[in-house]
Amino acid sequence: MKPVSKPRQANPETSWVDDATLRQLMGYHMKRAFNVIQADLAATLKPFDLRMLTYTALVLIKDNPGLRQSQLADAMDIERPNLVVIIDELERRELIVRERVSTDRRAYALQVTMAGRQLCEQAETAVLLHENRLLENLDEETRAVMIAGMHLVEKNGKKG
Amino acid sequence: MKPVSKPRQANPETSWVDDATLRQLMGYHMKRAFNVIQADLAATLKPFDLRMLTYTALVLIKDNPGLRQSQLADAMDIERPNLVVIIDELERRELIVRERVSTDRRAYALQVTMAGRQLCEQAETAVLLHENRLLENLDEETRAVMIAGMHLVEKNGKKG
DNA sequence: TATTGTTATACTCTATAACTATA
DNA sequence: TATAGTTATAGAGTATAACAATA
Repeated sequence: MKPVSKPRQANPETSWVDDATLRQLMGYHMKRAFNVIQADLAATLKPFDLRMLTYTALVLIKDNPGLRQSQLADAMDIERPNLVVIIDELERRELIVRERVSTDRRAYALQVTMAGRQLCEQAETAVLLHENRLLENLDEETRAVMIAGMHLVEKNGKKG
Repeated sequence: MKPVSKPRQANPETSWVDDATLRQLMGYHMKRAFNVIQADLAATLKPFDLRMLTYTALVLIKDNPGLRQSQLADAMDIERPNLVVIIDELERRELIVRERVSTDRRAYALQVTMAGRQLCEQAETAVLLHENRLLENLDEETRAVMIAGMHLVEKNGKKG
């Protein structure tokens, strides 16, 4: 919890908010950190007219040519209906294309276009700078511990 | 990235999605872990008819009698307008009361009611169980490293 | 019958501008 | 003029049910 200044007329000794109950909770800290990351990433991606979700989808399509929408939704951990508008937007901007799969005409194979690849690579560079700035004083081992911990949390949550 | 099974007709050797580009990003892992925590906490709080935000507000009011709405919004890292509906809901359910401050008639001093305190304490017990379950195989040191790291991220994001 | 992508819908969270009443 | 709380509003993320086309 960040110390919060009380109104000027209040006692200076009590110029903070007691969050002892919440401070124990990983989710409390993670929410605050994630909000910061989310806001900073949004600002980073704004020049490319991308958001976290459209960026994530674009990267995964670029790195996995021919990916199906259902696979992508699964990988991004979102529901299929929510992916549709994301894919719509990327296709409308001609950053990706939907190609019908001849062997399964229900599915689409997703591919980046040349423009999509270029934009994606430019955005990737900006995102790495954003990441390095936010993690500036975290050494590699700390980052690794955090990531491993988050994987465990994810696993614990999904087995229950 | 969780391995994702490709369509049954696909090559089993390629039954996963390559996320090498995203795997480097703390925000990517944090989003996934936080989504799990958020969903699990929502389920935990559902019997009490609370959400993460209403629970957080209730706890902070209980632990800080007389708190002002502006202080609470600041502590919760949300905008004042967004707090209003949260306070409205808690007040309508008679879990808290708004009391006018005699020395500053613009402000409200927030207080929990008896019912609010009882519900809050019951919810706290459930939340601790939820937390222990999600962090089951994370030792104390790992938790501390993660929390310290998230604080640094929060600080880095807010100084820029 | 089951699956892929889709539409429609609803709820939540977040963010900003502008208002009121007090200070 | 500044601040506390409020209203209105808009954008974004998430979740579910139900549908058409295809397997």
